[in-house]
Amino acid sequence: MKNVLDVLTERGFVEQTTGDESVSNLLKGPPTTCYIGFDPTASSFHVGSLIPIMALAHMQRHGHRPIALVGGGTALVGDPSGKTEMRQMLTPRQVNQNARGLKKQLAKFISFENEQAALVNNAKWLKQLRYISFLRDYGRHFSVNRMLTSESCRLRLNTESGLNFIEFNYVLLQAYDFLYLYRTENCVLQMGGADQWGNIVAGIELIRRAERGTACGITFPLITTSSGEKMGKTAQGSVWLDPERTSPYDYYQFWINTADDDVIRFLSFFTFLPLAEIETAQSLKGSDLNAAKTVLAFEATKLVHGQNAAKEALTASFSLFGMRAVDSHILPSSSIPRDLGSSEMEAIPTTVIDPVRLDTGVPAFELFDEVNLCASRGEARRLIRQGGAYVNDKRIQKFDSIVGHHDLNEGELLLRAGKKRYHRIRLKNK
RNA sequence: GGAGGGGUUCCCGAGUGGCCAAAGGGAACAGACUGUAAAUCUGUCGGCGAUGCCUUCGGAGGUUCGAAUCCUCCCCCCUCCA
Repeated sequence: MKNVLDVLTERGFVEQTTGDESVSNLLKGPPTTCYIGFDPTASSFHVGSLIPIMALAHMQRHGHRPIALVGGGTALVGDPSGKTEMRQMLTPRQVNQNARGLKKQLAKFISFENEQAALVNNAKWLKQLRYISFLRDYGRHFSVNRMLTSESCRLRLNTESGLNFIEFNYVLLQAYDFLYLYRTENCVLQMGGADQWGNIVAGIELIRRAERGTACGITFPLITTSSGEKMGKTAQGSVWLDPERTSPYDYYQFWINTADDDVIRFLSFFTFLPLAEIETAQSLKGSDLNAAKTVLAFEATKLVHGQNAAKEALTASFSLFGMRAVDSHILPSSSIPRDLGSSEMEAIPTTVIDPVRLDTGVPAFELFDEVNLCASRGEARRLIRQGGAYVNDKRIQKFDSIVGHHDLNEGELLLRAGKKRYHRIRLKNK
């Protein structure tokens, strides 16, 4: 029978392990406890954190116990790994607030009931450390020579801003985290991004030296899009899991816009659909691939926002871009609605305005600016001049075109900027 | 503390008194082509009810008809020395 490591490997989650065999043996045995650290730098995850989150979810699905560690203590220090600049420091209050937001989102992927998973904050134990005793008990296990040669240090040593002492100590703290969880939770596996390798190994060594214990680690590859970009960034900024920051509709759209070459990979990373089905979808070519993208977008949205919100996003998307029902033999395990009736537009971003304004008419560029389809009026004018602005799918011809009551379509206006960005305008009821 | 180098529009980076809202590249956006993909080509890319006006070149003053460019003070970063 397949153990989690097999599953994770098949799905592409594994970059490196501290010995495939030992990790495999560990994971096919009785339930183990594993952990991944997350930065509490924001109150919401973004798409870039989905890989570790999905990994924890896979762990739990295979009977293991995941721990999500929020780095409340380490955020006060700043991890230099993979960064070329020092990180901003957070106040404990911000960290707590952020941790609450993160837990809420994690709960969609893993169950915290009955201690099946845990969320811990390393501030709890790191803040209690005393400098002298920490140096005596743990500092002596670390070789500075060794630390200096680590990838993350070397990177920073060669930059202009260098590496300050606080950051240099980061690895000790993360190693201590692992040791602490090993002692208190019997946690024997740490996972993390490829840039965490050094930190993870340091923890394993500390456990060996301080406790003569054995622990292991897995790192995930850094996920980039096929065009080499870091995953999860768009022009508008990060794609967040928080519906307040990125609406389910926009979230869905983000996944729909996945590049062809990424679809299969992303299906295995960001959905729980069986790998066998995903492999079948690989044979889809050309525009047929859009069916697979639809499923990807639906499933990814469902995981974060639930079946209903995903369905709303799907129908809104269909109504704007055209209906393309997904054939039932494509990714059959998906709960995507295959046969949609009349479409609802609820999920489209909407602004309500006072109908009085239409009496005299409103310049189109003003509306585009107002609903944030454009960043300024000047930009809206340019958009219109370039033929990229539409009202109810009719291109606006004149740059000073006025929108009035005669433009209403069933009491609504549908603005569109470019090919993909829509915004709906409704009238306030009197 | 001493000596030197540097801070330019989203990013990189040119510009060393008027021709500078500031070259070039990247990113981004729009159009064409497409499949809500990629690539390509074309155009746009500080703000403004706009042949003009306003704000921008680390900050504050000053010289000048005119300053990103010159002077003074301050802040920040880097390198070497102590």
